[in-house]
Amino acid sequence: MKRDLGVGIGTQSPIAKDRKRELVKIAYRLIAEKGLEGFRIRQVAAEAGIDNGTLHYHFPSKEALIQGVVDYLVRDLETNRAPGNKNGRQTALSELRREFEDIRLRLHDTPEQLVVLSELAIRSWRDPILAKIFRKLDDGWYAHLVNLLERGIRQGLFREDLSLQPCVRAIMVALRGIVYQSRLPRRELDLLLSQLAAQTECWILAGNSVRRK
Amino acid sequence: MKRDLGVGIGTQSPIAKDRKRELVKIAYRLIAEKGLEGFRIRQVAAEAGIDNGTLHYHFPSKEALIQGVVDYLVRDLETNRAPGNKNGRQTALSELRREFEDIRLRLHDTPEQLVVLSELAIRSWRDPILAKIFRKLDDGWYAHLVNLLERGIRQGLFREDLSLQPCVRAIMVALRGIVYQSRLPRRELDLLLSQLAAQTECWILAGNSVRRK
Amino acid sequence: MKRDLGVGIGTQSPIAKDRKRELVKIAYRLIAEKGLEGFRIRQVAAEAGIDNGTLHYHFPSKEALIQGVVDYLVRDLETNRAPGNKNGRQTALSELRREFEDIRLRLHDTPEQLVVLSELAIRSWRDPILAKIFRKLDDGWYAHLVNLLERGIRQGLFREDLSLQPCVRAIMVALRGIVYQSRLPRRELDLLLSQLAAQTECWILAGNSVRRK
Amino acid sequence: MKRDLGVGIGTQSPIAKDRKRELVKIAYRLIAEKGLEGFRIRQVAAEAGIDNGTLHYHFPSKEALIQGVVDYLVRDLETNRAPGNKNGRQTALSELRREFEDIRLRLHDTPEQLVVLSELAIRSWRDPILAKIFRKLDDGWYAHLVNLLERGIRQGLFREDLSLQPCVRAIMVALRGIVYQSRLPRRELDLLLSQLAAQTECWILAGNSVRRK
DNA sequence: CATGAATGAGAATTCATTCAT
DNA sequence: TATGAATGAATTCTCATTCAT
Repeated sequence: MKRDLGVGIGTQSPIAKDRKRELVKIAYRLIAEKGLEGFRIRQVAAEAGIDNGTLHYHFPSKEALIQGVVDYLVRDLETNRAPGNKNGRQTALSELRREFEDIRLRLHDTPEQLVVLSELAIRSWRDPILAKIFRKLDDGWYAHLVNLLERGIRQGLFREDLSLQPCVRAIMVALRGIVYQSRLPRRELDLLLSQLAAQTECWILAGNSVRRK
Repeated sequence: MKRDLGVGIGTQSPIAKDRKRELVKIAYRLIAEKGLEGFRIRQVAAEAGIDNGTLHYHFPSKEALIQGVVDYLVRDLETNRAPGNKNGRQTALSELRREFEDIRLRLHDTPEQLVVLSELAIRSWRDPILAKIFRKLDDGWYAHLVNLLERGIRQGLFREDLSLQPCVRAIMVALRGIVYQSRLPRRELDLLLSQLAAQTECWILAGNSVRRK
Repeated sequence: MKRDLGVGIGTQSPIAKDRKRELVKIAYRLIAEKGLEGFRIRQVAAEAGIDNGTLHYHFPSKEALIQGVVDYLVRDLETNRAPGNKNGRQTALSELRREFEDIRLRLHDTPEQLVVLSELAIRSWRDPILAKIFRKLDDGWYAHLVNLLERGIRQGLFREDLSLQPCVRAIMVALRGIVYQSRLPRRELDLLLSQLAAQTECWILAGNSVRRK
Repeated sequence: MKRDLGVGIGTQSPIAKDRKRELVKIAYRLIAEKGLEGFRIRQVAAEAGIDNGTLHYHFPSKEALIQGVVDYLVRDLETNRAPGNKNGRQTALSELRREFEDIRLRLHDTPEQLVVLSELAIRSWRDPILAKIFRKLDDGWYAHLVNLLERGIRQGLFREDLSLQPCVRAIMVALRGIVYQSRLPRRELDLLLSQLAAQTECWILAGNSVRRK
């Protein structure tokens, strides 16, 4: 029914797109503040200075708005995993360290992101669509880390006999455990992260042979 | 479901106590099923076969009922940490293994417990009272693990130069990371757990010296 | 879940039943006044002097309330067709006359009933559940008239060669046509009704033979 | 659907007129489908492939659009009553038969027309403007039938002692009753119509004398 | 202890309408 | 003419809570 005049790049005017982005950002913040329990679209509209009904013009339902938040979050999480990351050639080791550093930065700078992530992660246990999205996200992270380790091995940095799958899973578990850690003082948190990073490196770096019991 | 007409003694009759426990259990299950977002006291009342007004006799408010669930959960988590655990003397190592095994069993047998735990953990970021409870819980766990490692060192099982604090934090992070792992197939999960356990042991067992980079 | 103590006749307390009946009556009147288009449950609540939410306690949804109105209407229409009608032995002819008189009275005394009937009849074109109810109602009326004519024939009052089916249909059509007649002045309406009644009798009474062209 | 760029002359360009007609047709169909209750102008706009704001350019309000539908319907009903109906001289009898046949065709071919008619007829009980229109429509029909019967009498086809007013009213009642009949199977409907037509003719044809009781 | 009826604030959503471009 | 964005009042419905019995 909507006629596309073949000119526009997308189907939405830039004005509407900006509005939508703005609303998503507010929703994002409010979910972080109040949780999905306690998240009210009226408040989103109020903070955007628009009418309650106008919000429904852009997002037909509350769920649609939440989905917008999901998309926003996913996009953000994925961009950070972009190859090379615009800072030229990196060793696998420095990239691995960046993984830990990345979590640290997020915890410092955008803790609300991780709060929203947690909220949605829990929701994904009940919401199949969200579950699928999170699975994909996880798989992407997994593949990224496997690739990273493989490169490290090829570069001669990491142990040749490293079994990739369990190692990657362990790294993911560690980082996830950090995220869901109940708030620690910053000092302790940084210390913990560096320890975990060190421990991980100690596990995978070439030259270390770990004796299994 | 049927109430017997026994006469209560004390400030709260045993009947009322049973009713409360029953309601808490139902609430517990419903929070696991629907999340705090989606948790409705009317449904608790309905499933208990009582009137919604009657529920308010036992728990004056929704928050009070949730608090009941929190207490129930905390009690359950703490009892499992009871020293010796009624099965006599154990080595620190076997106790450490039990920590991992415990998580495994919970994930298999009572995953809803961990769901509720997650729900409440997120809530604790916003709810100071809950935050305090969780901090206490965490501190208890922390103290328990520190004690465990100290015993292990005293028993000559664990490395003498083990720095307790980071090590305990790392174990907690690992176990927490497991819990918040998005559902994995059982096989993979078990494998992951055993790998993490092995890795941990390899870190702390006497006779292993880990070279730091 | 609701426990029935085996004592009550129904499952509802008389208070609730009265309230429901009261609400249905108000809804009935308002549908007659404003049509289904324009019918608002808030107004029902307001006119009953109760809160908007209280209405939802008795009728979980707008549709449930409308269904209540349907039941009320159907019951009313059916009771008037009760056999014998408490005024002793009647000839089939007098009963037939009563059919016309009944419509006349309804048009005079409770025109809103016919308005609501019309509203719902139109709705039944789109609503299968309502359609079923109306079909049943129609079938009941049809059976009643067939029975009436048969008795008349047995009593020797009506023509023996009367073909029942088309005759009954014709009577129904006439009465229905009257109901849906756009408002006529009372005099004209009464005249029309008596003419139709006379015409009908002339058709079916014994001793009249109608020549078909 | 595609609008051509022709230039309009007069107060309203033919393009705009076409657009209006198109919108009315869609509105007409949607009222038949969903009823006035359930009729939404946004849906009209959507089905016309235009914006909801644009619709307001053509019809300043919802009521205006409905009025457009009324006009459309009235015009259609009236054209069918045009004298002679372009097929030359007809006897009054054949014209009378055509009245019944007309209803039959409408019920078969354009039942939605009768649905809309019903919707609006009910509305006319509450809407004075609509009431006036329907009264005029009815009066037109009435006059038409009176004229028809008079011609029949003059032609010697119909009984001389026919009292026009009640007879015409009866015919109208019958036809209206047919329209509001809850859907019957086609066979039964056709049978019913022919029986009613026969019965009517039997009443009014010269040579039949009906004995009043 | 228990109930059913009532409450009322507030939730999401709908929809005709307006207006600048 | 046409559009898209915005409006705001109104609507149904939800739900924790209260209270007389």
